[in-house]
Amino acid sequence: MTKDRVTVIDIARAAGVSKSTVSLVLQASPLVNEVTRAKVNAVIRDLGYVYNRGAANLRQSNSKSKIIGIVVNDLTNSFFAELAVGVDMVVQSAGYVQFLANTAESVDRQREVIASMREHGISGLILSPARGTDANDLKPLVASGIPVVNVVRQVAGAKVSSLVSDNHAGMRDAVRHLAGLGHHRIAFLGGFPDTAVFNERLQGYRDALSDMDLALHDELVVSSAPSRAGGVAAIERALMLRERPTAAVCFNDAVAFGVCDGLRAHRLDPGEDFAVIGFDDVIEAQTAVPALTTISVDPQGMGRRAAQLLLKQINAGRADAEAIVSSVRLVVRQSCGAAIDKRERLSLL
Amino acid sequence: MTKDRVTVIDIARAAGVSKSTVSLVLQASPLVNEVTRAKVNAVIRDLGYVYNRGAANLRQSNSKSKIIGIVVNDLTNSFFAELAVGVDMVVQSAGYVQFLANTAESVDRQREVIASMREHGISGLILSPARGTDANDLKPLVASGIPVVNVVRQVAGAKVSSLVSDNHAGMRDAVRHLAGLGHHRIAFLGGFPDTAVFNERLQGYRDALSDMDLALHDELVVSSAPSRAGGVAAIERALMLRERPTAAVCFNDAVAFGVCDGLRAHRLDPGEDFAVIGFDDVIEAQTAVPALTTISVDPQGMGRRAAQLLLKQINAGRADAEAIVSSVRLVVRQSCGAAIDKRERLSLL
DNA sequence: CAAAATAATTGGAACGTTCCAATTTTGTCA
DNA sequence: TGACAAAATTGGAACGTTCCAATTATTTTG
Repeated sequence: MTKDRVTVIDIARAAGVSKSTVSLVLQASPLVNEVTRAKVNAVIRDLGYVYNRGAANLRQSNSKSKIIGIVVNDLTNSFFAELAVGVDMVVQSAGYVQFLANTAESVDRQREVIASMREHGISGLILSPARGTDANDLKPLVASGIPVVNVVRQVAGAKVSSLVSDNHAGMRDAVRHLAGLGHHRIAFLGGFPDTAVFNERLQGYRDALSDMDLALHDELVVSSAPSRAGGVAAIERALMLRERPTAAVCFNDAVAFGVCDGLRAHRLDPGEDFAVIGFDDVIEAQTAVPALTTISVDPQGMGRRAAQLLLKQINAGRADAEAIVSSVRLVVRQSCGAAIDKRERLSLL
Repeated sequence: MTKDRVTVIDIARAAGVSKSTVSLVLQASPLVNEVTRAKVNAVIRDLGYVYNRGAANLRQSNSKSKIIGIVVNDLTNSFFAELAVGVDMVVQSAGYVQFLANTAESVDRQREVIASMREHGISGLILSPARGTDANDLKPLVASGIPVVNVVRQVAGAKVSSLVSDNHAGMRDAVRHLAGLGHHRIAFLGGFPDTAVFNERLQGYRDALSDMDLALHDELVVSSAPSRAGGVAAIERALMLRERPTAAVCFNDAVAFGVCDGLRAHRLDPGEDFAVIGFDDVIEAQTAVPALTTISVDPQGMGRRAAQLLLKQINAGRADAEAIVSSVRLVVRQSCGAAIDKRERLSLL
């Protein structure tokens, strides 16, 4: 149908100028005369020219490619979908386009996709590392000067920037809140124990218990897959204890929703008979019934900040690693049974 | 730190062969002797060479770029996140990498990102078009011979392949099922009326009502945003009718969850006091309480099939448009109150 | 063992752009 | 108007790869 692709030479010929001039107008250089610019632009439109970034990138010093990569460990988790949306927003309006890949927690897949992205000349990478990612996996990337921003999870020993949420403080606040409501037996439900995130959150849980002079019972810590199904399983186990907990902090919101499901299956009303607190504040948390009390990390905002950090490093040319821990706040809704607070407060008016 | 990037010439020099030979081994050509191949591969590893696809693509006839684009209208909707995961799977194992962009229903953004992807030389595009997308928006793409597969939504008049689910049949089956359970006043809740998907589903609803000799009441059709919040709003409105519905089919699962939330807020038990059916069968549908009866479209499978179709067209070189409507099935769970069926069936044993 | 056939390797042109240095055009001023 | 400065334009080399035709090395065969 259409002939060969139209190049800068074609439009030079058609506009009666040299290819250099065309190149200049493509880069909006101030060197070119207004009337020539207009003429060239007109021809560009007429011929339906499309810029070949590959060719341009070949000539230009490497990595002004206007491509960044984002690889996440579980895109089916809406936390990461939100994160990707946040990244997409800032990246898009900076004229970049993003490669997105899902590793499903496989380091092999992760290695492959990162290699592939590198071949395509990404100028930066946002990475939520798969479980078991080693600092060596990132070595070649940073050696070649490509900025990397780790999100959500750190990689020990990797000299790259990171943006994680304050897991310790978040969980501490959650537990303190429950203790303040009078709960003594508070469970910690869900998550895989071999991850840094899990351990940070667990430490927050422990520290809060000791702050509040509550005993730490190991059987109240029940790990599971960090998913809705995992939440069901975890509360299941917790309810089988001789001495049941009366409240739970959960590894994340997905687990918390599962916990609510499991409670209902036992004819317990989450928020009334049992207090539940999540972590993440995914979008459904506010509309669910009961609305989920949770630690808000604003995944979309986190994506935006990660992207901004990455773009900054790309533009700076030099990427000195900075570790940002993003502060986090407790959002009290119905699922922790503290709605009474609100009623009381209202009655004071 | 590192010097300039290592090229095919560097490794040719180091291996004592010509760049042509190196190129040959890169493409795993059978023309090259085993021992040379081994030597070259060793050097490649040693020097940490990374293939420059941009350069390769420049020389090769256009669009063996190993990049495909996927642009969706709402990535925060887990349906699309799942879809993207499905695409990612097949695309990844075919050695491709995907650009992913979210348009948030903006045709302007959509135009921009598609243009940008084109500049980067995608060899194919999977598109869930933003509302209001015109066939002209896709014209330049198909004119330049880039295969496009529309998913979820069609674009009238565009000569591109499409893969949509059987909206009409799905909704018809849902309504028939409810009618079969004895419901007479069945509402249709959620969705924007100016979309093709909405109208197909609505038509299925209407046809089923007339099949089952039920009256069609306009006030039982309540549109809203196709989201959880929209579902809350829609059931809210439906419950204010003098003559309330006793069951509802929902535009999608997000709406259905919202409807359940809204019902509970009115102290109605979804699945007991009111039957609810969704559409999509997102991953949470089976674990929610009550488990959601819904029309299963298997978004991940849809993503996989879309990707396969696209890859087929890319490889074929020629992309003759084919329109696939993906069949769909009713998955009966608790939310429609038909769990009794199961009990009855069991008691027959 | 020479000739022919086959296997393996190679140099150079090409892909579409940018950049540099050089050139041409236009404008200014004494 | 001539000299000079400033503005605008330009040709060609370079980026890292692939492809083609041509060359060289190795085998086979009569």
